Amino acid sequence: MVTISDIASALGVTPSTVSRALAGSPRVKAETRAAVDEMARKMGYERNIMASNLRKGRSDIVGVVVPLINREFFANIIGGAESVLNAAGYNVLICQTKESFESEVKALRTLRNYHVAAIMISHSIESENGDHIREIIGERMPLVQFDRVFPDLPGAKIVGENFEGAYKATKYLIEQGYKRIGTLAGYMTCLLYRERLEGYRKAIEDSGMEYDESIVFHDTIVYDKGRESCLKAIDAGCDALYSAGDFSALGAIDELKLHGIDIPSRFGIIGTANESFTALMTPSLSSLGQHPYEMGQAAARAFLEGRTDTEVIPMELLLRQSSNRNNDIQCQK
Amino acid sequence: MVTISDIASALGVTPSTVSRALAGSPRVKAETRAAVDEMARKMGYERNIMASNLRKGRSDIVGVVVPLINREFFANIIGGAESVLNAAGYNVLICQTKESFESEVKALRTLRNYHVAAIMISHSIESENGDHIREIIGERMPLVQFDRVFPDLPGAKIVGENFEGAYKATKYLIEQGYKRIGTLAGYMTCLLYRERLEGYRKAIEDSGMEYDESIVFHDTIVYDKGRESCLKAIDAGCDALYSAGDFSALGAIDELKLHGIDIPSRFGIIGTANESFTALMTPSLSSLGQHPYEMGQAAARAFLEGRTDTEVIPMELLLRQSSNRNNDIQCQK
DNA sequence: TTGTATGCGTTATCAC
DNA sequence: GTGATAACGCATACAA
Repeated sequence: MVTISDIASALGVTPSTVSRALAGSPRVKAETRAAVDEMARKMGYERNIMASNLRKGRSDIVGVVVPLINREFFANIIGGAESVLNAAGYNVLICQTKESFESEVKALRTLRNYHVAAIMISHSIESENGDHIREIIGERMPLVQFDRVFPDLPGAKIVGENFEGAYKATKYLIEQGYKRIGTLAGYMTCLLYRERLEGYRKAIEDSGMEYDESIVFHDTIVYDKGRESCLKAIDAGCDALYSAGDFSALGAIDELKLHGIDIPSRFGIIGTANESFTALMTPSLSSLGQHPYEMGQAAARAFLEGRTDTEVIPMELLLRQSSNRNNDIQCQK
Repeated sequence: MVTISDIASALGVTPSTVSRALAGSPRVKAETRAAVDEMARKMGYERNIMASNLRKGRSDIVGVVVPLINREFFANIIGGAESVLNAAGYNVLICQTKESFESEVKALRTLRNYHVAAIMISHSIESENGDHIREIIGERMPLVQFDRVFPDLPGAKIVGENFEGAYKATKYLIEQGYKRIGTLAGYMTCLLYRERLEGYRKAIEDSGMEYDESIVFHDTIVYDKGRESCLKAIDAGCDALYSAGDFSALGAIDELKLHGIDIPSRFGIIGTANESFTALMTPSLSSLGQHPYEMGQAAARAFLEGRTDTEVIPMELLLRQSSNRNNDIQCQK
């Protein structure tokens, strides 16, 4: 374990000089810096990050808190954030809350205790507001929220174009001639699901159709709930669904298959998030793409640049078989 | 920012006592400990992990290094490891190498500099041996390898039952009556792919068929390579493939569809890893299941228990449509 | 441009 | 059972 003192004594200078040299301070002679760098390399020196962080009162870790890590959407967000943060000299500490409020509090406490450089978070379903976040991380630690955000919290936010996206998707189903379009609306504790529901509603109303709460299904973003709600939708006479998530749409499709209802001729469906399985299944599932990698990059940049605004990442309607009743559009992968 | 000194002065004792009390030392009066605990809670004290780690010379972080985070397989391994490690008071720092040797070296250096409690790693494709791992982390830091392992490195290893799995899969294709079975064998730099190839080979030879290197395709575990190799396999007269990965099998299936070759009546295929898309596609893809969550748990436990043995996690042949020529087995999800 | 002195918050080793 | 003291390795304010 070689320290700056070792280098210093080997070179006949003081640890301060070595510290400055290694930090690239301009207040050190080029010649000295060269000698220090060389000696450090020769002796195999590596900075003790814990000591450095303790002294500086902050760390080079950025904490990323997500509900689930084994969702492509979140995995790709992390990948995007990591690419930008690593390039800037930061390391990423990932915590998954598994949608539990308690886990989220625990994760935030841990990150706070590390004095991480910033916290990037997409809150769990169980979190109904951001009080715990504000309370735990205080005022000084940068906060970036992405995807699932609490608008009243300070700091940067990276969000999807939820209202517009849901509007586009619903509108498309209407244009394809579906007559009674329900929605798997998701958790109303999350702003983004409320926004998607509003987009759906606007599209319905703009088309002169009636907004009917009996075919708006909540808490339905997982597979099983998708099946259940789809059954109810069938009973309610629906012939199409906009789903605020892909997994619930998947469940719905399986339920429709079970009932021998053909997709898309008798029933249309569009999901959200563009998980890669949507392109592989039969029928392939149309979906609102979210660009998670870019969201992750944007979140990281917002932190690095000290921004505190809200950035909106476009959502893209990817048309595949499940919504394409008239076969008038080339299906895409 | 409340410290042990703050608690100490509030209570009229010394920081030493507070430290001991909070650490649950038996050398402190129960009464004192209770007072300390209460005051700590009341003042909102949280241990400064960086200071603690610096003093103790180690950290409560376990570093997990994987090739890719947005692969369900690895995401689930991380999930499994995290569940066990969090329960034991550790935090997980995740690094992805994106299959790059250079990134792997960088990640290992970072983790070493944090003096992490242990490193768990599945090496990148570009890493041909474990010299860099041994060199960077030294002798004292616990090392657990999983899935892709270098057998000559010390420490625990958690591996799949690769030989037996590939044997079972290939055997099954033979029993289904396929006559010329090739393999998408993967990267020979990885032991696990070599083992799978050996399992394939044994199954072929045990059945009195000839092992034919011209239908053994290497470097084929990604989608595009799967397509390419499948084309060659078709030209070589194959009527079945065992693929050492699911993504290459997916590519192969798309290539077969393109050529109008029916699966499974004219061509059989089995993948490996049981990525969830395999159950969703049409035809659904039979696959060798890997139990990644359990692998992650096993890796974490190996570290916690200080074991250094090799643990083999069973692989399970999940039969779906793609291999089921005779329709004699109920397809499973 | 470099050296001196100090402290980040905690824990471990002594004493008492 | 508790207190005093030192040290973990580094970074900075200040002095020179």
